[in-house]
Amino acid sequence: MAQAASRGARAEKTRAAVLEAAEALFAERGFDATRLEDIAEQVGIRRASIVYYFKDKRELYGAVLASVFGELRDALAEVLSGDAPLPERIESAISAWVDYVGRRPTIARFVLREVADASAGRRAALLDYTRPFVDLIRHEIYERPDRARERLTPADPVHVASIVAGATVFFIAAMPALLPDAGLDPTEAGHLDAHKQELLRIVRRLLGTRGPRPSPA
Amino acid sequence: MAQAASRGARAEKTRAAVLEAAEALFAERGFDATRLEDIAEQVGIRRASIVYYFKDKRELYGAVLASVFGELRDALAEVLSGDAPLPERIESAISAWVDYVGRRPTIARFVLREVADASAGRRAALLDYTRPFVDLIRHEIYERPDRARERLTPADPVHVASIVAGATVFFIAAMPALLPDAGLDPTEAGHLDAHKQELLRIVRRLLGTRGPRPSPA
DNA sequence: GTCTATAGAGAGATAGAC
DNA sequence: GTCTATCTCTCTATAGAC
Repeated sequence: MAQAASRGARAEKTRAAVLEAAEALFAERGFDATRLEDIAEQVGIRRASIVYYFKDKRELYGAVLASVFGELRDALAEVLSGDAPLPERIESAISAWVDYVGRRPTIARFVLREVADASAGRRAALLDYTRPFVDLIRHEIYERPDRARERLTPADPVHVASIVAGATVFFIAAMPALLPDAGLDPTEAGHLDAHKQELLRIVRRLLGTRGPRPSPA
Repeated sequence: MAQAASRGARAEKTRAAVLEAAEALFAERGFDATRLEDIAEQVGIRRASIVYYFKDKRELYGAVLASVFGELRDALAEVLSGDAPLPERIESAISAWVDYVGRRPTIARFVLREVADASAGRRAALLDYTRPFVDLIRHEIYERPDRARERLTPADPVHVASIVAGATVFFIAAMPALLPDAGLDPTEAGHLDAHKQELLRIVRRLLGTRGPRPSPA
């Protein structure tokens, strides 16, 4: 906790190794199905040693989420806070998002799991990380009421978010499992870029910023 | 198991109630976090009584999946096996898919959970249900090589599946949780139809069947 | 820092009464 | 068919030695 700063190099290394192993295993199996035993084994230490760095299993899981989603939030915040016109910033954010998932694909499974677990009672941990992005899309609409009235409905940011997030995590996590014979690696640069371009085309049309308009009726 | 046919009305009713409660709880909390105790309580029986109908927890979970995904597969098989041209059948299938999710939204969470759990080792339970649909899209490409060469790449069915499946389950399961202040009910007819129309537009362009073409670079 | 040893809390499975 | 009672296993958390 408050110890991290004054720690020696060995401790830092162990701590990072625990975090890394936990990320891989929590992503693969989920919180309940992951045993601290497995994490410890992968690091090469004993289960009880984990608590020296993380108070309990839940805290370890929280630290993993903070790492995975925190880095994403930072990446998005950077492109979203620029001076460019909003549509451009949104496109940059989508591009950054796809790049990030390709670079750190465990996030796809965490998103799937967190969304599945999010319900009326339980507050979604993702909220802290997704809100800035959703807010910006919403802002785009309020700032340009002409566009809004023209084709956008209040539900549209929801569609944008669903498509961008849902399609991407599916592309990364589901396709290899559902097409086992294809030997597909969605994190490969070519596939990832095709996916990104497809998203951008869709979003341009949805936000009415560029590209062809759909024919009425 | 082989008992179901010769069972009395009371047993059938209890069995169905167990299945229904299990569907709701497994969807909401996942396999591990759901206790047989909770399922029994919701039905109004004791935990031990569940095993009279389902050998163990895993079998109960399997029965739930079979119910949820089996009914979907039947609905899709019906529209996919018709005499209409393939593009039309694909559109009908997408329409049927969205309708189904709106009618039985628990499937969205099961898809999220099963995809998250699907990995190299563990064979995805969804495979049995998704394959016919994926195969058909693939068929569409092989049958019309002109179209394929024109704009489609071999990865395209993957994009179609990612967008159709991913965006839909996100729209249903994630949006209410990520936009708690919006009070959004994605299963409401208007929102669901907007989502469906959006998917159809996207897929038409992806398959090159109808709608506007994207302007080349 | 990391270990061994153990306590303690679930939760699923099983046996058998009614 | 449904219940009570209990067994057993798994896994987390804790105590304390090195």
